[in-house]
Amino acid sequence: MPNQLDTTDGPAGANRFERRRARTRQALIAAARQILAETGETSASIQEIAARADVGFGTFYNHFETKNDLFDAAVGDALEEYGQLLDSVTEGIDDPAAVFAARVRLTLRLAASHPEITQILRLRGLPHINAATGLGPRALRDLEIGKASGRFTFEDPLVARSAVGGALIGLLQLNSTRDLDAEAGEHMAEMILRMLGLPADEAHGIATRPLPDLP
Amino acid sequence: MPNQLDTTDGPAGANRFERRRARTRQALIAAARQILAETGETSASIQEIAARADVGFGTFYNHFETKNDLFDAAVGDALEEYGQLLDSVTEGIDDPAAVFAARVRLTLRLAASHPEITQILRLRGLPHINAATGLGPRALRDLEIGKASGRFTFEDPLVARSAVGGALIGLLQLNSTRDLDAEAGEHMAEMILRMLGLPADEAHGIATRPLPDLP
DNA sequence: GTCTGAACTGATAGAAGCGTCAGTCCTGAC
DNA sequence: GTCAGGACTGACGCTTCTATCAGTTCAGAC
Repeated sequence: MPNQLDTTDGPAGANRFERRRARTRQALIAAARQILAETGETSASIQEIAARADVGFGTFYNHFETKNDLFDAAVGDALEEYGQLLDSVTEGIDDPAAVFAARVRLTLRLAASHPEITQILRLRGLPHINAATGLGPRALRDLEIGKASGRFTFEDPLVARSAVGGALIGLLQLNSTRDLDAEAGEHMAEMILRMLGLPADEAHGIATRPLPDLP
Repeated sequence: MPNQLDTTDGPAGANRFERRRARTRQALIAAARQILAETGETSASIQEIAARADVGFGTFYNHFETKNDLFDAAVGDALEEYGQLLDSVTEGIDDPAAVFAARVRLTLRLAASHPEITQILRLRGLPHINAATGLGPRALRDLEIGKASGRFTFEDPLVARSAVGGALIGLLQLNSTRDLDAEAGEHMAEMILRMLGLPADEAHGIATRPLPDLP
């Protein structure tokens, strides 16, 4: 009788055991995300993390082997949410150049509406730009599309991706140290479009288009 | 008699007491730089750091209050060395666009010749781009010169600086995960020049010029 | 209602790091 | 040669964290 105990009575599949387990795991991840965003460090004790997740200390070891495992999962969780958020807002845009411009500007707006995700992106995002999961594939896909359509001009898509991603995170870094004026996102988007090969006037036009709202 | 004990008999000023003290401090910083470059972490114990610096455990507290103080000093030390290195190699170049291109390409070469500095720049450089000491002022100065001479076109020099710096560190991040071909530095330099407002053909020409050698 | 097994819990023992401090070494003054 | 003061040293007491594990709670089967 090990299997087939799904008397699924909830929306998110699986039985109540599994849902409780998933909830506990998510509570630990949420606590780790908070701590990461607040302190930028992973030095909090497991006791403290468990307490913040409102979970017993020993429970931690039911879900993760080490503290690093948890923080890795937390970063992945936050960046996946970030990627899906941007995807959903920009899915109606066809022009790859406009997609990039919108993503840059929206990321800067995210700093106000989703400070936790923004902090994690700023502090831990860089190594994930080139990763095979999460943000990496999305950015690469959009660059390839733009190049294939002749809109972008660059030699190596991997180099282009690290340049775009690094520039974006650099802007977040700047934004965390001083208040940027409202047009900073547009300026950055314009520079990134120029970097990808668009003529200056065209880059300016696209970077200043009206922007869809975040949910 | 607290002062005036300089019977300076060495090259680097000060008396032997002070030179010994400086040597010990530098040994601690060098150990911290090594550890940072090797592990990317600051979690090594003070015992371990002192052992690697070949000084007694208690000596640590003669020079630094906390482990973080030491690592901060170590990062500053490495990035200052990086800045001076690039300055010395590019000091003969007049065109600010050529200076930027050379710095980008040299930074990538530094990954082979100075792996320790490169690692620290990659792992800890981002927050220093906007700092008031070290790398920050140099980059800002060069951007302002380029803009004043009409060679660069951008709205906000701070935004431009974070974009350039972030892109460069993004490239280092990429370089740490896979072997880049020899032209990657040129491609990145070309993109950065375009980002700063140079026409595409001109950017290409400058980014492929012969490069001065590192010492 | 009773039983089964999985998840949760927190007390505890063992390990490890930190900061101190009393003592030693070294440099320069006289 | 002797002395003073600063730098260096590492053993020690204290604190903190970790990982385990025996017991408890809870959901679902019958």
